[in-house]
Formats: sequence, structure tokens, C-alpha cells
Amino acid sequence: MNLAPVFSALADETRWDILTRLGARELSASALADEMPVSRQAIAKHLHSLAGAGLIEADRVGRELRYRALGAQLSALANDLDRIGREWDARLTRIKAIAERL
Amino acid sequence: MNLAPVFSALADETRWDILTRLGARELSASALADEMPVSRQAIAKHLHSLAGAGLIEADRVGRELRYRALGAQLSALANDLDRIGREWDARLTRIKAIAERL
DNA sequence: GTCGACCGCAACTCTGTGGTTGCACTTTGG
DNA sequence: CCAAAGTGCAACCACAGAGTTGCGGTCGAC
Repeated sequence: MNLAPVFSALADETRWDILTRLGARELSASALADEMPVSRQAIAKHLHSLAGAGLIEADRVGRELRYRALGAQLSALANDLDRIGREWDARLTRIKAIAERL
Repeated sequence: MNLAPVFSALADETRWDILTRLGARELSASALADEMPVSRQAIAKHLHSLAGAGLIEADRVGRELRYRALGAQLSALANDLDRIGREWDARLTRIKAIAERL
């Protein structure tokens, strides 16, 4: 599985800011733009890439789109990372065990 | 804690390629350049940013630097992400519970 | 001691993308 | 019904960074 695209979505400071705000409460693009120092269009682009990475979802409420963060996606990513990390360390300890047997 | 720098270290495809190779066995910059389609200097830059993010370490062996991936760092990151993801989802289920009480 | 392998630094190119402004479209609220 | 709020699309600018080439330095092998 290819993790780089998801990390690239998470790598931007502004995008992470947006994500944490959406983790705390649902917000529209305009509402986010009101409380952040960038234009609404910049926010909209970030929301698109975040949605593309499966990290947020939107619901229509009246004429606005309320976005919310999807924690399950983050947890799934965390699972993959943990698995990979353990693999690497397992290899190291295996090597070390062989070395000590000499 | 500021996660964006680590994310941006993980956001590049080539860097993941390097990381997974180092997860399988220790390699020098030149050795990596031999088996990858980019120059040694490009590899060296990636190794610097990966080391800066605490994802790899190097040992001197003769005149070469052998790099290895640090799985513990990945697992630590995984922990943080999982915690955050669960927080977000916990908030959602809390809201949903309140909504259903009406 | 010398040659070759490995590393590091510096300058340069070029693509990707985060940000902006401007305009047009839809929809709600009064 | 009309104004304003909310969104979307397009063109443009500016900077970051991934990649290259070139050179110099250091250390091991012979």
C-alpha cells in the first residue's frame, strides 16, 4: 500500500491546522476562512486534498458544507505504521541475537 | 507536539523507497544510489531529512556510513496518530449520543 | 605514497503547489 | 423576489524542494 500521498496531505501546516479544527467541531469552508489567516479559496483547496486522502467528509446543512475529520482513517494509518515499525525493529533484534551467538 | 515536519519527511515516494530498503538491511548512500534510479547526492539529501526527522541512524563502517531505519520512531508516531484519531471519533459518538437523547 | 571509493558542499534547473484575486453560479432568508 | 451568503472554477504569482552536475576532501586498500 502506498502511504506517501496520505502523508503529503498531512505534511502541510495549514492543512494540519484545518484538520485539528475539524476534529474539534464541524465547520464550513467559509467558517474556517473566518478564523484562519488565509483566503477561503486556499481553504477550499486544502479541503479537497484532505477529502481526496479520505481524511475528512462533508454534509450539506442548508446552503453550506460542514466538514468533519474522520478519526478512523488516522487510526488505520497508525495501524500500518506500527506494523511496519515493528517489522524493522524485529529484524534488528533478530540480527543482534545472531551476533551475540558468536 | 509538531507532527508536520515528520509527515513531510514521509511524504516523498523516493524517501519511502529508501526507508523500506533500510528497513530490510543497512546500506550506505552509495549502495542505495547503485540500486536506485537517482544520483548519490539526491539520496544523500533524502538521508539528511530522514535523519533530521529521527527516522534513520548511521554507523561508520570503514570509510562508509551504514544507515538503518528506526522502527521505534514510526511506532511512536503511530501511537500519536491513533490517539488523535480516537479523540476525534470519541467526540463524534458523544455528539451522536446527545442527538439520540432528544 | 598513490589511486580509488565514499562522502560533503555549492550552484543551478525545473516542476509542484500553496496562496492570491476575480468572476460566475446556486441557494437561502427576509 | 432580491440581496447576501456560500461555493466552485480559472488564471496567475512565488516559493519550496527534488533532482542534477561539478568539485574538493578524507580515508582505506594495495
